[in-house]
Amino acid sequence: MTKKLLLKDVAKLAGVSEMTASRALRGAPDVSAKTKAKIEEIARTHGYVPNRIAGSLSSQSVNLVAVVVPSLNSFVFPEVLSGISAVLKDSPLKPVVGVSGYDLEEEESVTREMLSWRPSGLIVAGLEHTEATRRMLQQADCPVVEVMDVDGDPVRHCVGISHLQAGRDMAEQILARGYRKIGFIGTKMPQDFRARKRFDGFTDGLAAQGVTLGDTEHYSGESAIQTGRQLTAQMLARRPDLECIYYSSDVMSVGGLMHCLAAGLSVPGDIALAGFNNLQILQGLPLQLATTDACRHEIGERAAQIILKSREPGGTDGLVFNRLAPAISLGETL
Amino acid sequence: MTKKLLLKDVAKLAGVSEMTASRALRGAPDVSAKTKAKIEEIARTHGYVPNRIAGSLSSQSVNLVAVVVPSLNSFVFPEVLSGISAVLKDSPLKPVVGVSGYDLEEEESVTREMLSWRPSGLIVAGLEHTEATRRMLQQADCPVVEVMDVDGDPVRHCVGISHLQAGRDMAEQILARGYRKIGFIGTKMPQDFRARKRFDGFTDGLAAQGVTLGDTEHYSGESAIQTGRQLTAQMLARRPDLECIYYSSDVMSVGGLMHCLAAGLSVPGDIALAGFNNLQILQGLPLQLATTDACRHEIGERAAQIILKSREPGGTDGLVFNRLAPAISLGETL
DNA sequence: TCCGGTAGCGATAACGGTTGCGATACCGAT
DNA sequence: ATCGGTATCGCAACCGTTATCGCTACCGGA
Repeated sequence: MTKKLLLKDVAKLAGVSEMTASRALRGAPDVSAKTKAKIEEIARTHGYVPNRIAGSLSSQSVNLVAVVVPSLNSFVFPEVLSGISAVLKDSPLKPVVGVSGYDLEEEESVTREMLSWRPSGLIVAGLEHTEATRRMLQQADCPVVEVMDVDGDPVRHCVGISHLQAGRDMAEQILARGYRKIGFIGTKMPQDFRARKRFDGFTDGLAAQGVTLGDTEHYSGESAIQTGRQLTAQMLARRPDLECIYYSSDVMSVGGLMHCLAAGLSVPGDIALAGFNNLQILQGLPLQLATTDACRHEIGERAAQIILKSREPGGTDGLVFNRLAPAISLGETL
Repeated sequence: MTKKLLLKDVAKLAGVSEMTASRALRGAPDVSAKTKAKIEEIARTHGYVPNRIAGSLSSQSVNLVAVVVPSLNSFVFPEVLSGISAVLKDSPLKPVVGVSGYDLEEEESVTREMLSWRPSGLIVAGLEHTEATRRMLQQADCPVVEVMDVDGDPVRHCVGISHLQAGRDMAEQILARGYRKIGFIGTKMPQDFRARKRFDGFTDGLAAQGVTLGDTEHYSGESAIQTGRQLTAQMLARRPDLECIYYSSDVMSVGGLMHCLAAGLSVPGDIALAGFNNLQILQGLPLQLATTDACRHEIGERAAQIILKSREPGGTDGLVFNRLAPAISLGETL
């Protein structure tokens, strides 16, 4: 850990000015191939790492895209991220993630933190924010995309699916298959607005055909297979007559399936199951669980594309509102 | 999106100097409560977001901890992250993640990118790096912690478990239970050094008692339940006489279990299964799968603590080398 | 030979804050 | 009234890099 190496040191060693060194290392024009090679050689052997703080301050540009998501454990946001990364792959932009923990206050502070780095773009999950957050999103001098959800009032750009509709559609499918005694298991609502919307859409869809939920269970904390299994067991103990359970997440419906396996219940003969997200963990299970694809990867891709496009010279046109169509896959459990 | 608001604007509006405004907003001393309140009020109503680029350049301090991990999809690193976050929670430091995609070249560039922001600390997964990366880690003027693994030659601090030992231990447990015809299913080795070490330790442990692997299967790409299921099916078709399969990840062993369920095989009667990581998805399955806990959360915590400690005035003492003891849980599948 | 054009390079001034100190105001004690 | 001390605030320098513009060679064409 020698004393820190600055651009001026590299320049001195190469016998050129700071400017030339700077240009050479950035691949900017106006440097002869020979000097460039020499400077690069020196920088490499001495282990020079440019100070991007200074660079960004000077150039007034930060090649980062801030991404604010509620959680990284939930299996769902990493896939949105991978969509973002894929699109940003061959651009100078890099994603930086912040985690809000399904907490709007925390989201506000994370967003403020992110924006204080003056990123080239901001992608944030959800349409529900504190007033202060909304103000920040409005005033941010970079493109802002709210993702995942379209049921609400986006501040700027928006890419997502309608969770209300997803809930309604699933209700329709379930009713169409003749189930009438239906249960719901989902997260404590204030935490997860999109789960809440699916729930509302679902009860709506049932109500449209005169059906009401037979039983409902809310849990707090992250979704887990274990939780799904336990709550399913409890619900079926309470209401052995239920014919179908809709879960707010695939993670939970997998737990439900596990309970049925363990309890020797036939699916969907004794009890039908449906979840949401179309997570990868559904692949390889004994039964293909019914679910709705949440278009996670595509949402990430589109959001990143919006950011990229708005950096192009002519790309400053209107706001994007992108409502994707989630596909239900019935699997073998309905 | 009005024209950008600078500190000087806030100061002007409050009728004070830039300096006073800066101090007020940072909570620094030497500002009267009244002026501070006024400045904060103005900043809030006008939606001022400080420019941390400028602030960091000036103060020569960046309250970020860079974390470089191979992947976020693999279920394992998010938990390391949560350990890090938990410890950093009530400190000014914030974690920033970079993803290397199990690729040392990519890791090098991500690390360079991270270090170019002059973070307060760097946490990187694994002990294997390119020469250039090692040089960067050595020269970085911030604490550096290599995590997950202790089998190798750390550049600076190190917190992890011995994957060699984990493999050996599992071999012992399996042999102790009388299994002799043993298969292994794991990732393509060059990608994942720790999986490789577990494999080596495992074969070592078998060899110590004169046993050699009955069959081996390597896959590329991310681990998935589906993959585990398919490869298990293939392996058991090839070698119906196998008594036990060791997987390089729980995700894969879950797939194995799913195959057995579907094929009507009794576990561990017909075939015993063991994985690695002690992932949360093991909870709630029909059977408790055998596994080794990788201490992911604790590794994250300890790494973060090292970073924190080295920021304290007197905390500049020696290098930390922290070898955690992973616990095997036999579950019901051995 | 002279001139205009261009490639290659360097000096200087930002970029938007913060550190370090000096300045001012205000207080009670003498 | 004077003084020392403290609380509050401002000025100027600086953080490390890049944008801007100017300067010098050097080249080919007239």
